[in-house]
Amino acid sequence: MDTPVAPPPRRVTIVDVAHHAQVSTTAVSKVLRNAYGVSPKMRDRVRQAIAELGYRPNTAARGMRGQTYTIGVMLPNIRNPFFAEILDGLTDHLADTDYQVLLGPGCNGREAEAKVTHAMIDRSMDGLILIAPISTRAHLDHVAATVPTVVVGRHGRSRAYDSVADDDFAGAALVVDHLVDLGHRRIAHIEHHETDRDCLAEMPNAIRAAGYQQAMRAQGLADEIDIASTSYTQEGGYLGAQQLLARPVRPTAIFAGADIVAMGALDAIAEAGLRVPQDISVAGYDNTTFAAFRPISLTSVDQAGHQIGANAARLLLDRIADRHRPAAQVRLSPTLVVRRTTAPPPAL
Amino acid sequence: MDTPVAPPPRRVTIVDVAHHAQVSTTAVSKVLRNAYGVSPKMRDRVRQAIAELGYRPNTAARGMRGQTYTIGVMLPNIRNPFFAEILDGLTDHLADTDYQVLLGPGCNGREAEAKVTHAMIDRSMDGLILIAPISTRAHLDHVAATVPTVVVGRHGRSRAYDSVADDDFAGAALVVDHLVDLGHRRIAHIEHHETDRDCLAEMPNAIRAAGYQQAMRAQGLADEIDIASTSYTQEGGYLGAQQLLARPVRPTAIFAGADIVAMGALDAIAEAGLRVPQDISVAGYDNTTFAAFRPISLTSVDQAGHQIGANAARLLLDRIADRHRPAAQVRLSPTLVVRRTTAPPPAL
DNA sequence: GAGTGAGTGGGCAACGTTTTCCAAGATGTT
DNA sequence: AACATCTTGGAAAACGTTGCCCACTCACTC
Repeated sequence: MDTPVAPPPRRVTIVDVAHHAQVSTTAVSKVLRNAYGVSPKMRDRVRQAIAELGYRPNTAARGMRGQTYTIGVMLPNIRNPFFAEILDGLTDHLADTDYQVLLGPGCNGREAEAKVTHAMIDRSMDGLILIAPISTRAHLDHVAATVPTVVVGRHGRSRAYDSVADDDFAGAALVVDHLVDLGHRRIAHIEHHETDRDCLAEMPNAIRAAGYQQAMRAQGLADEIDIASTSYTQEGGYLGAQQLLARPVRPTAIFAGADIVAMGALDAIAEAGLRVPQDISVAGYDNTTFAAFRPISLTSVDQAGHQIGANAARLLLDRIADRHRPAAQVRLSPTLVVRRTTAPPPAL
Repeated sequence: MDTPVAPPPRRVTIVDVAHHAQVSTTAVSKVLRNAYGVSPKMRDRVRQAIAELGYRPNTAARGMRGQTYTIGVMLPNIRNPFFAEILDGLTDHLADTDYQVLLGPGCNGREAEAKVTHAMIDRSMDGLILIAPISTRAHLDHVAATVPTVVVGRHGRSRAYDSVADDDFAGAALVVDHLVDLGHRRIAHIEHHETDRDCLAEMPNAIRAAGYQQAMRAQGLADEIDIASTSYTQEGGYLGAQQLLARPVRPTAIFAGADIVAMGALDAIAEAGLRVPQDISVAGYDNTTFAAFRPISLTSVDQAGHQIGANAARLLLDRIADRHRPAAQVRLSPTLVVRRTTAPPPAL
């Protein structure tokens, strides 16, 4: 009995195209890359042969000599819709180029990040975009020394890679100022506990916490600073809010360092029998998709993800074109989106 | 002045390893691939040389002859957390293999899907997993003829590729039966309007709608069948619910074909001044992460995404090992997760 | 002691591109 | 008319692996 599937047909190569167009493979290669030294007549002939045969260049073979026209993107967590925004900005900006974007699967932890970045380097990718990595600076510098790299969402400066990030310091101030305007004084914060001193000053979570403290001081509320140190997860928000609600004098507002944290906080608040926003206000950070859903309607800080992505793509293409230009840092301004989880504090 | 970055060091190749271990490149290659014909002594020596030099095989070069140890995954929409579940199942199952997963960026539309699948084939990937593709059968068969392929979330049978899907027909019945048990009779459905007759019978949305109708008939409610035909988006849910609420006799429950549709429906219901679930019940499909958030607490159908992913990975590895084995179809059973958006209908 | 066969290791030709170099013709410049 | 320069096209050598094939060494068997 015959096999059910047809044998895979041999793929059309540059040699077939050259033969069909009666030119050399060099000529075909030049046309493919828009290289110098090819007449319009020849270009047309080659283009036609390519179309007639349905030729597509083999990327693996290309990678052995030149470029692979592939850009690798590493995401820490595919579930966070904010990263999808960045991705859209990226792909929109790269849409009319020859580059193809490929994503590493969400990775949690340094080991996983190293595995993914190495895999991308092994595959001769032309450039890497690392989104909110938690790797050490040493690893980032090493990667950037090997392949053009843009780091998104870390605040450190490097000479080896470009970086794009939101001004998390200002974002935290937006929240604090908004709550103070509403009349709040006891404003608490739930932060992601940074275990690693190596990147303590670079991570967005640390900057947000610092921005919160600075904004509180600027408002003359230094004595009211109150931080629950957990993690940027729903669980972390739940536990953090529980801690804060157990204070002798309860905060009237909670600034969660991320939207997902706010979700956990809402759980704890509901369990404590309190209402949002009548009894306590809650604000998040990231303006994720679900923050806008009507039953949630979470006040949050919007990070212009689309612009972040577009900037990252632009910087990467720049750097691929010139590996030796000095590194650039782009900082974008977040905006506050006020919804229905923040309101004036309850009357005393 | 010197350039700020160090020149990228030449990458260690198999030749360097062979030289360092004083063996041939063939020997190194054999060790790398666990091929036959290498003594333990030699294996150790090569392994040590690899470790000492920090050698990593160049995937592009590998791709020219053998495998690339890369599996491409195509996602229609990175924002849908359900796909993240599938991905977790996939990566967990592939974690201890040599394969690396790379994702195509979310693509909407056939053109984008074709672009991504071609890009993956161009890159000599060893296998493809296509999640909920909307491409034509012809395209899927073509892809599958070129490279081992598993299709997730389409109900058609093919001899060219394996497929994994949930039993959407049964899932729809779970919702209908649950609502009938609560006492509902006027149960409406919001479906994704299928424009393409080519894959009419294969798409999950069509199966869900058919399952809804069949379940209604089985409950003796054939006369109550009421479908709003929009799309699987928040906007679609909003418009669909508006249509349904404008009926002379309003439905007492709405079964949305997807959680995101339910979000839009909740908007329209709130605007109409109705309460959920007191005035009207709402159920979704997919059990996405946000369905579990307390302010939402959406009754939904859970699709065992993790298992879907694991099965897809297993089938793909099988098929890579033997391209000529007959195609397999896996169907998994969904379960209903009851939360707080469904309740008995208001008394007459 | 010749023949057999398994176990090891290596030589070398692919694989499909890019890129360097060179040749030949066309054009311009003195 | 001699020479320099530009344009166009091709030959051939990489790039880093894999896999086919062959050679050699042992031990074992008749």
